[in-house]
Amino acid sequence: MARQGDAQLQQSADPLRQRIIEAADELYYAHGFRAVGMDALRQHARVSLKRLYTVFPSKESIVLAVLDYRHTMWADEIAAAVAQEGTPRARLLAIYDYLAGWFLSDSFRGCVFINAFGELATESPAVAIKAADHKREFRRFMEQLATEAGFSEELGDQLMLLAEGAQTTAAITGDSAMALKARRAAESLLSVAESTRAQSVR
Amino acid sequence: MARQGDAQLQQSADPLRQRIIEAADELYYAHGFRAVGMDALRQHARVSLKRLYTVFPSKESIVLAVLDYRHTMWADEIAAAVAQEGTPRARLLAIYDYLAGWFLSDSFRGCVFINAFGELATESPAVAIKAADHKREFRRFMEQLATEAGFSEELGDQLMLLAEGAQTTAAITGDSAMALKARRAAESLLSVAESTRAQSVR
DNA sequence: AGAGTCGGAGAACGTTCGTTCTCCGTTGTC
DNA sequence: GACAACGGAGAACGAACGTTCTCCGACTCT
Repeated sequence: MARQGDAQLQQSADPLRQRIIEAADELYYAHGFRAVGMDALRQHARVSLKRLYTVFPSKESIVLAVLDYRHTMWADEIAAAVAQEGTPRARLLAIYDYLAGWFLSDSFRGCVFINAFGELATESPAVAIKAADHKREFRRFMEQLATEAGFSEELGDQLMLLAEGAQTTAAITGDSAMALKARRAAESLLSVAESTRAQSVR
Repeated sequence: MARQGDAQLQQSADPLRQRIIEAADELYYAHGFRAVGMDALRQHARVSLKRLYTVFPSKESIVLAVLDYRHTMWADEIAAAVAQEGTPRARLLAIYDYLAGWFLSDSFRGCVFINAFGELATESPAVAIKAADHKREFRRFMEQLATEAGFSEELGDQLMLLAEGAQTTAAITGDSAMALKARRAAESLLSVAESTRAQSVR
């Protein structure tokens, strides 16, 4: 019927669900997960508690939805950053320029998956899994970028480690220049990889 | 008495305080800070709540004491790891072998300062400051190691980023091989630094 | 117009938190 | 042996948590 059809339409796009996720993302990322209660979330998302619990069955499900949201946002944005670079070298270094922009944003407070892992992983296995999946996929992404450019998977791992280190260090010390330092380190690793590749090709 | 003498030998200053700190360290590190209540800490440290509050005025003060404890432990251990290496190159790489051993321990769950920052920094400025101080001191340590070996401070920063990235990645994915990957990346950066140093010297 | 559904505001519930307090047995001292 | 001081176990406190429920006004559909 019409009502059922409306409900299905609403669910597929579901602006309410999205509004809750984005509000939760802001609050959880800014203050930590346990520090933000359902009432603060209700207020920030401008939703009644009743509606909130019709969309999500529990706080943990909201946390997991926020992690999903951040994961796809991150994946899309770094893919876009890489896509607009032409040379293999520039594509491998694009991540550090993306990080540089991120570090400068006011709300930057490190990687939400690292924060969630530290705070919730022991008590919520689902959070631990999502964090591990996210990091594994990023690692896989860098490895593919490396092999597509004719380098070893290992180089991708190394560039991933630099990006991870830059995120935590920039967050805690507030020094956004860490992105540039990681980039220069990556350039050095690339030059080493290029010379060994030249040797092995010959 | 003999018992008192033993206690003093074991712990020069305040064995009760030390016992509380170590119990808190174990629980907070394993489960997160907010997840561990004072009652769980009381139980694990085998101290009554009353005595606990005579030693520390609040939970936050215990958290800060734990961070101090971890900081000096970390500083002492990496200094010892570096000290037993002879060549400048080995001294710069010693950190990654230290990390490899740490990653293999059952209780390893990443850097407690990163975890504390993510969970508590917004609500407790003192925690944010301690985390930043810790990371700054580690950075300074690596920079000094680099300059003592005749390299640039920048190289120390780069090696620091690799160590930080290895910590978080190993914690979340459970892959302790990250220490070795970071080490090999560091070796590449060292070889680049050695060649440019040779150029500049000449 | 009237019956029935929906959702908003927020009270209520049971639990847990950090912190304080009460009771009471054990000490050391004169 | 009397007594003050200490400390252990855990009750008590107010606040805040996640979650559910109550009330009630505003809609929809015939």
